[in-house]
This record gives sequence, C-alpha cells and structure tokens, in this order.
Amino acid sequence: MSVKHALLALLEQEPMYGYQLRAEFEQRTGTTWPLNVGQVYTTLSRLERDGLAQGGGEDTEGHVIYRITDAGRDEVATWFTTPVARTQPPRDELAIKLALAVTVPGVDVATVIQQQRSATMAALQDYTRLKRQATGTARAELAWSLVLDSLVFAAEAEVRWLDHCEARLRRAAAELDVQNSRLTDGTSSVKREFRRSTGETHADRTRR
Amino acid sequence: MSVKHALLALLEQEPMYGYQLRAEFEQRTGTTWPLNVGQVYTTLSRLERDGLAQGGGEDTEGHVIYRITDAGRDEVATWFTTPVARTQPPRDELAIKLALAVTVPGVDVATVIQQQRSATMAALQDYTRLKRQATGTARAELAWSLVLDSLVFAAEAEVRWLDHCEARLRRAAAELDVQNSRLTDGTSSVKREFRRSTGETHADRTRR
DNA sequence: AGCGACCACATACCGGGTATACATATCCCC
DNA sequence: GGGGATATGTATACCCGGTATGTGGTCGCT
Repeated sequence: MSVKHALLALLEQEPMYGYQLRAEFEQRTGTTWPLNVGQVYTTLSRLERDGLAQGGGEDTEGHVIYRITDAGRDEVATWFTTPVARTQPPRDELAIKLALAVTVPGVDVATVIQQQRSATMAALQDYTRLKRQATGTARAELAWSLVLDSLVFAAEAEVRWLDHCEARLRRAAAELDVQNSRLTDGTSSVKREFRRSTGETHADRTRR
Repeated sequence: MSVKHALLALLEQEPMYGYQLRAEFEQRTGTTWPLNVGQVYTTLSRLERDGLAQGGGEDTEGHVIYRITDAGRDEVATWFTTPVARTQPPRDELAIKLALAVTVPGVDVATVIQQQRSATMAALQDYTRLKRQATGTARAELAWSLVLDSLVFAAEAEVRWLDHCEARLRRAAAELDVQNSRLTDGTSSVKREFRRSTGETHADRTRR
C-alpha cells in the first residue's frame, strides 16, 4: 500500500504523468527502492478506478496527466495522520529463518547467525559509504539521508538481535539438550500437547 | 519467498499434509505472522511443480501427504547457508512515508513523527506483555521468544530513528527555510538539476 | 541512413496473500 | 437423537504488488 499512497502524495503536490511520478519517487528515496514503471501505471489505473485520482488530460507535450481528486486528498491526509500499524508486521524473512533453524533438528544455527551477521555488517559498510555522498541540504537530499539512516538503524538492530540470539542459545543449550531427548521420541505427542495448551481454535485464527 | 522455504524446511523434518504445515509454522513463530491455509496449498502446488516436493500419497487418515525431494533438500540447505540479501531491502512503509512527508510541502512532519512514536511504543508494550507469557523451555517456545525479541529490537530501533529524524529536522530547519524559497519558485529546475547530477540513466535502472 | 540511448505508455505474467466454497467430523445441548 | 455451532481439511477464485516485455517515438552520433 505504500506505493499507492506515495504516488497520491506526489499528485497532491502537482498533477503529473506516469514516468515523472517514478522519477520523483526515486529522487526522494535515493533509489533505495527502485520503482518499476509498470507498477506506476497499474497503480494509477487502480487509483482512477477507486476515484482517488483522475487521468486523461494531456499537457503541452502530449503526456497523460493524472490529477488527484478530493477523495484522494482525504486519503493522503488520513495516511499521514494514521501511524503505520504494528499489529500485523510484515513477515521478516530472517526471523522466520532463525525460528525454523532453531526448531528443525540438524541445522547449524551458530553458522547461520554468524554468516548473517557478516552480511548485515557488510551492508552497513555500504550504507555508511553512501552516506558520505548524501551531504546536500536540499529537501530531497535530506529525505534520502533519512531513509539511509533508517536502513542503518534497522541493520544495527539486526546485528544486536543476532548477538542476543547467540547468547540466549548458548545459555539455553544445557536445558535444550534435556528437552531434546523428550522431543525426539514422540513428535506427535508434542503436537497434541501444543494444540491442547493453546486455547485458541482454528476459527479464532481465521476470523481475525 | 520465506513461506516457501519455511514449508520446505518443515517437510525436511517429516512428511506432512497441508493443514499440519500451517499448524507447525504458526507454533514456531507464535502466530506472529498468521499463515492463511490457502497459501499453504498454492505454495505446495508450486513446490511440486518445481520438483522440490512431491505430494499424493495418503496417510492412514486419508490426508494428502507431501514429502520433500532431493532437490528440495538442496534448496533448504542453500537457504540456511545463504544470508538474506540486504542489497534490495523490502520497502519500508514508514521510511517512505517520512521521505514523502519531508519533501511534500504542507505536511506537519513533527506530528507524523510523534504519532508514529506513540504507536510504536504501544506495540512495544504489547510485546513485553507477550514476553511474560513465553517462558517455556521447549524448542518452539524458544523460537517464538526469539521472534518476539526481533520485533522488540526492530521497534526500539524505529523509535530511535524517529528521535534521530526529529533532531535532524530541527537542526536543518534554518537551512531548509532558505532552501525553501529557492524550491518553490522553480520545481522544474530542481528536477532538471537532479537528472543532470545523477549520471545514471533510465536503462541503467531498469537493467538491474 | 542506421544504430543505440532514452522517454513514455501499456500489458502479460507470476508470486504472495486473503476470502471463500465445500465436505466431514465432533461436540454440546435442548 | 436431531440440529446448530465448532473444528478439521482441501481447493479455488480473486486482488494486489512486482517484474519483464512489447511498442512507438525522439534525439544524437557516425
């Protein structure tokens, strides 16, 4: 949903055509998330379908110009005033991977963690190198710089989390070994135990 | 791609049927990311199409059992040994939102930041409340606990980043005001300046 | 004239994700 | 014991995000 609202926000500033929207989006985010032109056009047609934008008029050079509607302006306003929901965070590939690595036997979790930390720290190096280039004071430069900072903060948190995981796994190693033998001789009993222990039903889960 | 590999990893442990795969996945992640059953079946059919898993046999109760293939085992192994790429990070809605809020005139950035911080800190409260419930020592409990920690670390980093943004915006306020007048009287010149300054071409961007 | 780049728009296609249909089985309760 | 709510289990339709590709036009270069 972020691309849809971002395009709307750009259209609120000024009517634009598709190609221009992509350029403006990438300028502001420093091409951190390159935006495929095709997605711009499909998104625009959906915006038009939903009555949030309206395209058709041509400018002096024959471009198909899209302009925001009143409903679209409302949508942008609520987007900016409503915080992004943290109740259903997007799937985190790394967290899923580690959760599986811990629970599936025969996976060398320590190595997984170490390799990931190396990769993330390498990414951090790239970010700090890029930061040296983003020293302008223009609004777009500032925005890009903030986006970069967000990547840095996220990567640093990831490294800290990996360290934390290592520590917890080391600490729990002894207990886990005990638990281990209980797990291996009866997988189905474990499963039943899980189902019984969570009062939650299938319908509860599908309903939300 | 994370769901696909997660299901494969579960199948490596033991042949399973669709419904069971969902239960196992949610047990390990503590229903942090509820998994729609439909996605399990579509993913399984894609896995079968790609030769990574193979289903058809029925168990004693008539369930459609899927089992991993050798190619699937290879896929899981490479998944666990290859770190998740940070070169093209997934789109961060909040970062995009702030980048737009900063560059589009007429948006109260300070309020956006404050409201987001409140929401994120509320989420943090929920996480710590949940953490008190996850005190078991079983493998699945440990995995869920680690997933929760990852959410906590990410949320904390987000709050820190928001503080950081506030500070930078305050510091740059004076310069921005100067820049402001230059921006408002010639948007197209800014655009041209951007295009000229980045040596990168459209083809470069689409090619990668 | 021909080649290659860039600009601009449009569409096909795929995978992730949700909602829903449909069929059994179980359980509770009047 | 019949019936409604609930749970299990599989399958499919649909939408959206995202990528790749097709088509046509302009400009500059050799």
